[in-house]
Amino acid sequence: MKRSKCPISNALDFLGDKWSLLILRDILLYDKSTYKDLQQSDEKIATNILSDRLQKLEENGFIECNHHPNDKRKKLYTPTDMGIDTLPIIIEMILWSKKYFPETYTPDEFLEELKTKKEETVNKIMKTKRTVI
Amino acid sequence: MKRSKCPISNALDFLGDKWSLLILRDILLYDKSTYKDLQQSDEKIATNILSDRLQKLEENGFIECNHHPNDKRKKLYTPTDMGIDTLPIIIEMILWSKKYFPETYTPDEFLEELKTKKEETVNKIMKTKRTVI
DNA sequence: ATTAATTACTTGCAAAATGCAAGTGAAAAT
DNA sequence: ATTTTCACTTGCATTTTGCAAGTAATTAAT
Repeated sequence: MKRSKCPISNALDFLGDKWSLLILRDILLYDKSTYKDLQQSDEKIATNILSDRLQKLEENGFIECNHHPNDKRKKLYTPTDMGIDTLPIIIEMILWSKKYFPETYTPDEFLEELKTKKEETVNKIMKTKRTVI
Repeated sequence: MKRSKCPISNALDFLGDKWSLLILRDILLYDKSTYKDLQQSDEKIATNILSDRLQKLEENGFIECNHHPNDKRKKLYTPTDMGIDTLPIIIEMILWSKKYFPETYTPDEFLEELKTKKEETVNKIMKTKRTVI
């Protein structure tokens, strides 16, 4: 349930935890799409938490889940438009962290691109994620 | 402790919960500065949680705490530059929420300003918050 | 064809975080 | 002098998180 009519609290009701945006990061920036890939990020998410968050992200409309065409064991998690549109939030977190915690890592050329032409860079990434029919 | 070198996980280590960014919202967008004011937001934060988050925001360098000049009972919470620079994250949350949950509320003219000239609007707000000596 | 490995989970349990209600001590207002 | 306000703290129940182990279905290897 929504805590208030505030759009910020609304966003936090969905994304205000330590894992949901990291899963979206992996899907949006690292093109991960399977459970196994998502499990292997540096932050070492526990399998039950990953399972729980994938379910919530799906039921809240951030991602979709489909069968893998070549392997019946696998599922493919793909972002919806709503999920793709969380990228600007993620990007601002990168810029904030790099400013105050320069020891955190993101490729130099990506950071430079973000600093000099944020809008264009973010839009370019989002465009490649939108469903191509 | 940091979960990884990733700037996104770093930001979430500090801000990845349901309350920290709401407190910063109140400080940055609604000019709240006392415990009581912060307690009175629509989301009804519990007093122990507010106390805990204020302490963490302070010890992590997002806000500073000073004595109220006219009332010894009161404390004044003010944002640091690092705290002020979380505004772009907050603003992107507003834009995301308003796009997918238009029933959430933010003043029309503010949203319009953000949509047409985001950078300028955000910079203007941040500027007014920086310590004026 | 049989066995081993892989994938996407689930389960059980301990530890930590959250939420609620009530209480506290210092300062200010009446 | 008493009441009210302010900024918390405390105790306790509930919820969430984290860890380790286990499972069913499918695929790969021998």
